[in-house]
Amino acid sequence: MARAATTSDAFNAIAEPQRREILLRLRRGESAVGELAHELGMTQPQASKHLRVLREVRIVHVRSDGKQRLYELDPSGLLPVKEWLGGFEQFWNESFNRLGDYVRELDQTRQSKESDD
Amino acid sequence: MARAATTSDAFNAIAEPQRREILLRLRRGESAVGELAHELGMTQPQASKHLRVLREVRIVHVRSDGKQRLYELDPSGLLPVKEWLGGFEQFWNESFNRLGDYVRELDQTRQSKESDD
DNA sequence: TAGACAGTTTCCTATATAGGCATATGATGG
DNA sequence: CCATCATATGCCTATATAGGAAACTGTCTA
Repeated sequence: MARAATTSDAFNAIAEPQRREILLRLRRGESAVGELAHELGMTQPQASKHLRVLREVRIVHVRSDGKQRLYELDPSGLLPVKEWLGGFEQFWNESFNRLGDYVRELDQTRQSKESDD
Repeated sequence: MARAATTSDAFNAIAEPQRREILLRLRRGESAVGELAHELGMTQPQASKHLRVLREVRIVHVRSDGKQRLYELDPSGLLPVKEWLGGFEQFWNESFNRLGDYVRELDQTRQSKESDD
């Protein structure tokens, strides 16, 4: 039907580049919406909407401070992504890759055809 | 306007749960489309379409083998995600969190106002 | 050459965006 | 209470899905 909601999980939330920018910025400490918008060159409503998404999936959380709303990173919201990705860790391991190359070589010696996209 | 294309980068590609399932399955070795579809309980065209997306962002690659098309994981396609996520590694470290609290305390003692660049 | 497999692509549709802009809500200080 | 600053939300639109079904391409074999 359509893509899953951006708020359905962290994966969808961080698919948007600007939201990733926001998170990178927040690594350096909490920030008010306007400050964030200014620093990242987006309009205030844009920042506000992106922050709403990040809030709903719990990657950030807010705190009211007078007129301002200070957003802070909540890294635990990214754990599902970290964990899913962790399953591929072995593949990025040099020695594992060498082993993999070797196995693939053997396979190709054994096979005759090859094509790809 | 609309969300970025699913094929625009790895982040968007892996936002879809079924595509993540496919990748998890491919960690255990290459697989033909039909086999994949059957194992993951999706229709064959569905699998085919998801694989196309993964192929376009280079997280998998194909090899023709007779009537079949064998899809294999290409973990390097996930590196951008791994790297982005790596920036948050420190936050998941318990001792860092305690250290961070301390540093933040110091900062607040030292600062009166906050501005930037 | 025709079938039978294995995969891919094409339509079609409902849906949820992201962006721009206007407006509403909220808190603060007269 | 009013004006103002800081955010949030509502409305509108173009766009790109994901899913289902059908049709198309490609490969092997009798």
